[in-house]
Amino acid sequence: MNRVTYKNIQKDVLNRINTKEWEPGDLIPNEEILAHQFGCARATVNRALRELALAGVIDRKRKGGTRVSISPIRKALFDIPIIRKEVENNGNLYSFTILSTKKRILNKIEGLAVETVHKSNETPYAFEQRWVSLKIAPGLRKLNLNSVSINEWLVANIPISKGTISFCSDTASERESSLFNTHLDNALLIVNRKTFINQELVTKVRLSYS
Amino acid sequence: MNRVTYKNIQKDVLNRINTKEWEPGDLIPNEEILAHQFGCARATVNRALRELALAGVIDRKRKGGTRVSISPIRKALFDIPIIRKEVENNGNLYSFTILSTKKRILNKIEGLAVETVHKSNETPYAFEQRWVSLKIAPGLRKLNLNSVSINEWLVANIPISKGTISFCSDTASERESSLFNTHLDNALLIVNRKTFINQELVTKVRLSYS
DNA sequence: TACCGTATTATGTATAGACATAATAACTGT
DNA sequence: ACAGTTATTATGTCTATACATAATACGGTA
Repeated sequence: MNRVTYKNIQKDVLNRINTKEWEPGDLIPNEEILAHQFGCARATVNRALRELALAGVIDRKRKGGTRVSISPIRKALFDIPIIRKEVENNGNLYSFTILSTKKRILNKIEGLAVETVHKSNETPYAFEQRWVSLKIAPGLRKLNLNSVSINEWLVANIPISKGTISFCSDTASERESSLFNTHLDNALLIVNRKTFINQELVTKVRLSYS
Repeated sequence: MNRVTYKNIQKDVLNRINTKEWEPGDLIPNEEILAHQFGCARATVNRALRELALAGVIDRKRKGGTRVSISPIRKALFDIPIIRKEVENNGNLYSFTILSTKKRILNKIEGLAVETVHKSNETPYAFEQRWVSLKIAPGLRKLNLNSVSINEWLVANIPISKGTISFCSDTASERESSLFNTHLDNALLIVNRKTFINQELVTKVRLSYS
């Protein structure tokens, strides 16, 4: 009935962190010791702590042990929207045009820099400037970029990743104002997104919406 | 050396989905059968599939089995920014004022509706309208809201969750323009965020930045 | 037919033990 | 004192087994 579960262990650990029994940077007891304290198997402690590490609450290193994260940041899983679906959900016809594609080195890694205009009923909807690593996504080399958009390819082939996201609103550049056919000082919504797999940058996108 | 690992199983499963061997909606073999096919223990298959389910690639149900997700959406873990840190990172002094706090029922769940103005060097930086579930976050009842902002409390106490996010830019309402001391037609950046724990809404926020 | 309890099934979790691996510490000979 | 090797340590993963639990299918009875 009142068995020790990995969820209970997580609660207990979070509680100790919240009550400052374990402060940011502190080394916490190793799995074996905790398993003994909780009266359960090491595998149970391992699962509890592994998930907390994924959540960014603690940092773990082999031989180095487990420490409370210095800057506990809450993380959340977000769906990455596919522009085609956004457009189609509004009952409009989606299409896109690739303006340019060229190889570009970023942080010493070979990648593809692609500029795309996404359209809703033939009128420009969003302007995308993207860099994708060819190292992590080698399948892209063979891909016919004219048939599937890069984001859709990534969505279908890379299931989960870590990322950063930021957004701001800014006025249109000359290029953007001519693309969207608006005034130079028109406000655009700009989204910057980077996604990583194992600390390595997979893709970096700048999206602007008129 | 060439042992079967849970990561290899994930790759294999993703591959079968990508090659349409298993299409969206399809039921895939159960863990026992897969374990036998891969020549490994069921626990290994379980870990591989459990993580893929978290990534949204497959849906799992007890007795119902495992199916390929109907709408494969890529998910990514994002850090939820703390406004105080944003301000402090820019070398400014952070402060906030709570404009109002009242209980409000949302979807039959009791919660707290709080309106806050975040300030950078005493000038309004962001306007936050938030609802937090008191069911999921009962510790909030006792919290002295004047000392810690709600988001920071959540970050410290709720480690990981699922969410949706959307952003748009819009012109300031009368209220907002008086808060930010700008013109009525000034463009604001608006962020809408909902976060869930086990399908249940924890918090819903609307943030506007001038 | 409608309802209710029971059997079945696939996933979910826990355990004890084993070996793998990364990171560090301790030791070695030069 | 230094570089290179080896030992140690904590986490990472896998196995075989057991039992828990949610969802469904299958009954029988009214």
